[in-house]
Amino acid sequence: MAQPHELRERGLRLTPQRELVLAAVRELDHATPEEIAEKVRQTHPGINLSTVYRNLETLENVGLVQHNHLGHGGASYHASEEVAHLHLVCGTCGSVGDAPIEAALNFVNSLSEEYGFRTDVSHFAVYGTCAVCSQAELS
Amino acid sequence: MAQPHELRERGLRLTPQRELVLAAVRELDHATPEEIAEKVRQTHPGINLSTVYRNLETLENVGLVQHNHLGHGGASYHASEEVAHLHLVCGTCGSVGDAPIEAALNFVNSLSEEYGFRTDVSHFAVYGTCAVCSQAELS
DNA sequence: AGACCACTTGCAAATGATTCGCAGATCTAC
DNA sequence: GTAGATCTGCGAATCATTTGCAAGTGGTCT
Ligand SMILES: [Mn+2]
Ligand SMILES: [Mn+2]
Ligand SMILES: [Zn+2]
Ligand SMILES: [Zn+2]
Repeated sequence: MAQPHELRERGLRLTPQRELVLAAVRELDHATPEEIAEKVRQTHPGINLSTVYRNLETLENVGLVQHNHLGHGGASYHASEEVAHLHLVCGTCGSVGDAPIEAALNFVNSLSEEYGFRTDVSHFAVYGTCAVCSQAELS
Repeated sequence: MAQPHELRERGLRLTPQRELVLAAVRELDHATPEEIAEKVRQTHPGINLSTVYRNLETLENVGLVQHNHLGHGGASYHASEEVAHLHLVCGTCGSVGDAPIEAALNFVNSLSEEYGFRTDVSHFAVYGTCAVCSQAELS
């Protein structure tokens, strides 16, 4: 009768913490575990950071969220339903620009054809130097 | 008169530790700081891990070595003179395959043209699923 | 060769991020 | 409602990397 909750129908228990973490990931867009915890605590101060970590892992296991790497370490999380896009990270100024995944389509296809490798282009950022910093380099 | 040592000519002091770290990076090919320390200690047991970290940073600052990211965290180091290549990391089995940077040439060029972004394709690994694991998925 | 001093090193402690152990709380299925 | 599996908070552990500091060393200038 009752429509199954999206967490329950994936075999997960429905706890307030879990729902809050998922909601925070959806609102924030590629946020770190720390940022997600902070967001959740704005309305529910008691939630422990390790609970956030554990739930991120759980949610990732059932495919509701995914992580990627935008900087030199750590991971950021985003909702799976979010439209995938490339992250252009500038090693000089640290800016993070977006680009459509289509920009990598040929690249992905050629890796697939030549190596049988199925690429997830948005798991790691695309690293380099942004237009602004490239300009500035011509000092 | 004396031919300047490669470290000295970059304004660095020539210490045994520094030379050893550089030599280890050259021999190992994308190794972690820990692996580099281990290598160095095979012949010089006294060398401290923090000395390795500090020298890797120093060597990177003068352009003799570079780091990249092959896994979900941490960094690996390689010598700058090494031929750049792509790393195809499989998220399923963890294998790391190589591919020539040329495979990314069109991709890099299009990011340059459309966004003015100069891409360093080998800083982050290319993440995805290798041919073997892709096969296996058709269970 | 000797002296000076800035740069390096080893060591121990600090840090920051993530994980773990466990006892008590809470979900769900019955 | 009860029972058992799962989850949470909390503190401690772990792991990677960084830092402070006192002692050691390399390069330069007599
Ligand atoms: Mn990096
Ligand atoms: Mn990852
Ligand atoms: Zn920039
Ligand atoms: Zn694989």
